[in-house]
Amino acid sequence: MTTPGPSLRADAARNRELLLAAAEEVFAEQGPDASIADIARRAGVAKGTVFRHFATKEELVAAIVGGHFAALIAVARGLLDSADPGAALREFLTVAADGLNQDLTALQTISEGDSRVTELRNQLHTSIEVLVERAREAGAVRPDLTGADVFLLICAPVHAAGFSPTPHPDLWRRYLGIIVDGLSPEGATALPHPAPEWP
Amino acid sequence: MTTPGPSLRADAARNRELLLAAAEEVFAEQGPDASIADIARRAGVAKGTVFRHFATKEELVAAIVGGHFAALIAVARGLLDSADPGAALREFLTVAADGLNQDLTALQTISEGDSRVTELRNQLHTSIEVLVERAREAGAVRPDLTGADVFLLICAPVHAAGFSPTPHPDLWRRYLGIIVDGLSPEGATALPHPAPEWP
Amino acid sequence: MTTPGPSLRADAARNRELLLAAAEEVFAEQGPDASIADIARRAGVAKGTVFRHFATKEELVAAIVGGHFAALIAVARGLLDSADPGAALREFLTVAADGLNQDLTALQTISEGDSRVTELRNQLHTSIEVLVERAREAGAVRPDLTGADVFLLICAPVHAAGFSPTPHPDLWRRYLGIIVDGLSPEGATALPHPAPEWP
Amino acid sequence: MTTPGPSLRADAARNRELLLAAAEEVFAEQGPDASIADIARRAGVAKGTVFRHFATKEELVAAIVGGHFAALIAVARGLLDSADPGAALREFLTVAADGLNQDLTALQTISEGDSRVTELRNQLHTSIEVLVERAREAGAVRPDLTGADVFLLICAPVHAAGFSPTPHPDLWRRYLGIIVDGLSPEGATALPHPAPEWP
DNA sequence: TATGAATGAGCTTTCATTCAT
DNA sequence: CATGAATGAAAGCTCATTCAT
Repeated sequence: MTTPGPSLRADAARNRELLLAAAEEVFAEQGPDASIADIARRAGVAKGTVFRHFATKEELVAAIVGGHFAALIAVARGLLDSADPGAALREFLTVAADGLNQDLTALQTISEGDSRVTELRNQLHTSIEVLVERAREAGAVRPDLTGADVFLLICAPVHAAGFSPTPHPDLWRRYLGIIVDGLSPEGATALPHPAPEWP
Repeated sequence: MTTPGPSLRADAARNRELLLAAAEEVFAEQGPDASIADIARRAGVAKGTVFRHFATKEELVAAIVGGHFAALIAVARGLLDSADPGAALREFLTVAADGLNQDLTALQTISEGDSRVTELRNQLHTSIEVLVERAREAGAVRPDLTGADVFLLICAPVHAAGFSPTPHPDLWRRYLGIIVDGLSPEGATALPHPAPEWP
Repeated sequence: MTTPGPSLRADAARNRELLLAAAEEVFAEQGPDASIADIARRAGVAKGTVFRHFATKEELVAAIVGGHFAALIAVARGLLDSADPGAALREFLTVAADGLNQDLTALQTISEGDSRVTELRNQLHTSIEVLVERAREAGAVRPDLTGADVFLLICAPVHAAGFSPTPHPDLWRRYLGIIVDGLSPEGATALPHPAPEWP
Repeated sequence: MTTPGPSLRADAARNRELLLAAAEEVFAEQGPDASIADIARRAGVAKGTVFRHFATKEELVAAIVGGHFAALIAVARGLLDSADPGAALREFLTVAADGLNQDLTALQTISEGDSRVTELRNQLHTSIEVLVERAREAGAVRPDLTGADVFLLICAPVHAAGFSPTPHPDLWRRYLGIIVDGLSPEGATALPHPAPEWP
């Protein structure tokens, strides 16, 4: 009563974080069909507790995807004033892939209907667009590159590395290197398809 | 048993193809969790018939993935004697992506344990390795590129295009273009991670 | 092939009847919240079999309620040409209550949204209306009685008897007797509320 | 414990009443499966508080049913000395139905095992028995009518009215009118089943 | 004492798989 | 051989109840 105790709330908040972390791990290991039971077990809580924090499985997935998007937005914004726009874009793609696990793509599909996720996705796209614009103006990337392209390519390195029969946690850096080279204006060939429009 | 005529066999073979085609379609539309019931319905047969041809769902998935691998092996082998090894590699990646639907990656994960799929995967890797070697020797691709790299990058364009909020069936060509540019020796930067070893 | 085998269908049809009977029993004993598992156990089938026959619990309930309504419609129609319209109405109420178990009322609420049940309910109401009209014209019932009244009173005797601390399967006949006396034109007092309109 | 002041007790008592009122409302709206969470929300307290006042859901239901029984006992006793025993019985049934919402019957089933409810039910039965006896002696009701009959018929009007597809809060008065006419000695036919014995 | 987070048993429903016909 | 009815092991989710704060 006297002290507006954050203690209970703190416990709940801690469980929420535990759950998000556990869910991310389990989804990464088992794919988007991992069961809530497994996630609860990993987090060390009961099944019911998952649903106290996330009313549906979809909501849990949306929280994960939204969290990633929010983090990426912060990264992109932090790089807006960089002196070297080309390096900034490369840094963005590196940091983005570094915080990813392979599933984000599949999870994204699940949370497609979530309006909060859509909103964040659009914000992220906008932030990336600015980053790309700067790099384009500086001649650091191919002139036909758009923000949508970069958005769609974020997961590609992690995804490609994920198929390796001999997995290595940093292998994605190799494929990011190849893609980044492909973004360079030097030796860029005409692309056979226009960039996607953003809705 | 009594009448081992070829007619029955022909029927069975036709059903098998019907089922594979139906499964590919349904998996493409609904993802790897599409139900056997849906696949049977699409193929116009009863659920039991699916299991007569493929003892488990995993076996059905393995047949699909194996089919893709076999097709890609044929493509790669057909391009071995090409006069322009660089063009041959690009052609391979284009034909490969063209025959793909986004799910192959997810399906591949499911059929990871299947020995026949593993065998085909290794054969495909070997064929690609030759293709890459030729292109490397011709100076058509970056010198640090391996067959494993190309194998892992096959699905990347389709995968990236699949995230587009405004999907277009040929958008993958754009991202294949970027990746192909990234494979070029011109302006290639050192890659921060070694290529994966093949087991 | 040659004989359009009703054998398999016969088995399924038998299971359907077994399930309806079991459901009726279990609902009567435990109320409308009886679990599908209990119903399946009573019918001697697996849980999944219930859902093969009735896609949802609501559909199962609707089948039960609809079955009762259909039976009552048949009874009402069979009594339309009776020489003694007053006796016909009494007979209808008796036969109706005889085929009832206490739950119909609660089950009816569950299946309120089912269009087939609504259709049957309306047909039943119409049939009863005719029955009541004849009886009214013959001076066998109070002149202010409507078909809707009789419809709403069908379950009353069974419901009242169901509260008895010393239950007897035929006790409802006592309360049907009282209600039937209340429907008589002799000594009927003015009713304080108009009959409900049928939608 | 330390301060056994009346303030806390008053608060607790008020919460108890709030909860009973909220529960009655919610049960009336949603049926006997309404959740404790809904009831707590309606009462404006936390879920835990419900269980502080009523150890189980069954106990809460028993309190509601018991409350109704107690109120009816008071009504019956208040009518014992009426100059017109027939009018008194009619008045009892009217007041009883007026204080009812449709659920009492379902709730009663739930609280069947509660000894306090059983005790009150028996007291109510006794009070009604006296009321009926007086009316019978005065020739105001059919000679075969018992207190048990009247007890069992209390809910019938509300129950019948509850099925109406076009609900009206006073429709029960119509069916109480019909039943009251059925209790009249005038034109009473022999009942086909004896009255239930009270245990 | 009130709170509401946590629990876990239980519910409806789905689906790969089996098997009688 | 094909069929599709039956199976039963999960899955997602709800809710009465407990208990730390």
